[in-house]
Amino acid sequence: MSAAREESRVPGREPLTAPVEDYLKAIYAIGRGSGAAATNEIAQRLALAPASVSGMVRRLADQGLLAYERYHGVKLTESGRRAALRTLRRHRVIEAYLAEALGYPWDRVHEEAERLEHAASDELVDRMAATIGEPEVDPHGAPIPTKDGSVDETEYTSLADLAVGASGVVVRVADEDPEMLRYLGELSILPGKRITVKSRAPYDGPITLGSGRQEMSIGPALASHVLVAPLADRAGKRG
Amino acid sequence: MSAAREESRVPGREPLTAPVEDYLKAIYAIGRGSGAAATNEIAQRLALAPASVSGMVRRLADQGLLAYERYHGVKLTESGRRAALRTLRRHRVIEAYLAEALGYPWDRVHEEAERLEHAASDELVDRMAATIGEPEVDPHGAPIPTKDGSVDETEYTSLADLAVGASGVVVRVADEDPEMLRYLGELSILPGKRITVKSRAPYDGPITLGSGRQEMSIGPALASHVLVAPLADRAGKRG
DNA sequence: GAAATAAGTTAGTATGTCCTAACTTTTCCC
DNA sequence: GGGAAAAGTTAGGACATACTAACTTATTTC
Ligand SMILES: [Mn+2]
Ligand SMILES: [Mn+2]
Ligand SMILES: [Mn+2]
Ligand SMILES: [Mn+2]
Repeated sequence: MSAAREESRVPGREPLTAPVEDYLKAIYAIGRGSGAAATNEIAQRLALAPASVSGMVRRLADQGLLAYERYHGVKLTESGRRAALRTLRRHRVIEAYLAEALGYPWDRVHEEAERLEHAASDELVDRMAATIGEPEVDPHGAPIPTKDGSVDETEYTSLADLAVGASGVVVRVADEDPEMLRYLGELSILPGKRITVKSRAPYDGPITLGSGRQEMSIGPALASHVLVAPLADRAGKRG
Repeated sequence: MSAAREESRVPGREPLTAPVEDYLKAIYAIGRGSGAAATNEIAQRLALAPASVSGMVRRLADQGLLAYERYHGVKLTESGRRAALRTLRRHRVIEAYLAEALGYPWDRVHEEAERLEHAASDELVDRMAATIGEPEVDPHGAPIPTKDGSVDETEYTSLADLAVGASGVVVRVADEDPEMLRYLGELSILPGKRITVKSRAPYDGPITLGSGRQEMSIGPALASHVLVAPLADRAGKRG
């Protein structure tokens, strides 16, 4: 009864399910660039029990989407990476479209895109992208992978790692926590904004920032979710 | 282990799954107005085995979404009807939006909407509707249910039932078969078009139509998928 | 109204995804 | 390097959805 089905399982042309796409995205995000993703880390990102991840990860490895060595985490294969980037492109184009064309506030696009990314066809995503002028980043500043599967993987410094006295332009903020996004919006810490670190209190204390004539103070947890492109300035980076 | 889950199953506030929403839509479409939907008919519409329908239908009845009498078909309950109309609204708003805002051709909106209807939030659907000016019909002329769950349930005559000599305005065409839609488009048999039945060959033969100075001939199978609002004219209806 | 046919159901199975509990392997630390 | 802690896996089960095969009920036809 499963012979025919087995046969049709050529290499990998069946559409992936929503959970599978989410696993691949999570694994990509964790091991961005190269590193292996740990079971527990995947579980935490997806809010699943580690045991569930063990099971799924084995199936994904069987399908050739990732390389799995028991007890030692997983890495995307080329095919898995392609699938992850395809979903990531969908997600980010959708976010950009919702914000641009439908007036969605930036703190609510993520949740919507998290579901739509699995239902939208390539054609829809391409039309969305075309309609809003082929954006290169989503509303949170994350780069949108191209159709052929390339992305800008530049690693930026977080505001928590910028030295006192240094300046940077905000390029990207974490996009999953709506409340955080609303707060950043209030502070107008938005992609494109130029910010200078004025001071940093010891023992993970508040970081004082200047932006234009505005001054404000945020905690390191928040600062670590704001990525900046450092500007050549009077100071360097701190470890 | 399942006590907590059982408990939270109050009456009906958990989101419905995609298959469930599709069942409800199918049952609504079959028994529109009142009639009961037969197992086989549901199975055929959803391209499932009848046995699968028997199983699902029992579960939906347990959830209070439909009234089921073994061997005698099902009817939507009030709660089931509400859910069906909610999905139908989503489907049609999405179709309208895709056509209007993204330039989708009318033969491809249905398939896309069939998936998106399960992933889009109410907010998204409402924003789409607002953006294109709260349309009352989808690209195929089907009425869009309102947010509070009312729809125009007028039953129209099909072109196959219009008497020779009678005229009507096309109000709606069947939306599932892309090839048929493309053909109707070529003939420009579109919602809003005024059409007169010129002649009808016996034994289910071709029906000759006139529209403006154009004349054309279609089979009864196709004609039955075109609904018209008859115009008071020189002829009535044929049985 | 009984046989034939159609319609519908049940039984048993499969697949995908998830869970908890119990176990195993790896890593950390003295 | 050996034991504790952390990380990860397996075992066993639940649930939703689908299927085929075999059976039952309803409808049609003579
Ligand atoms: Mn998702
Ligand atoms: Mn984003
Ligand atoms: Mn659907
Ligand atoms: Mn339609």
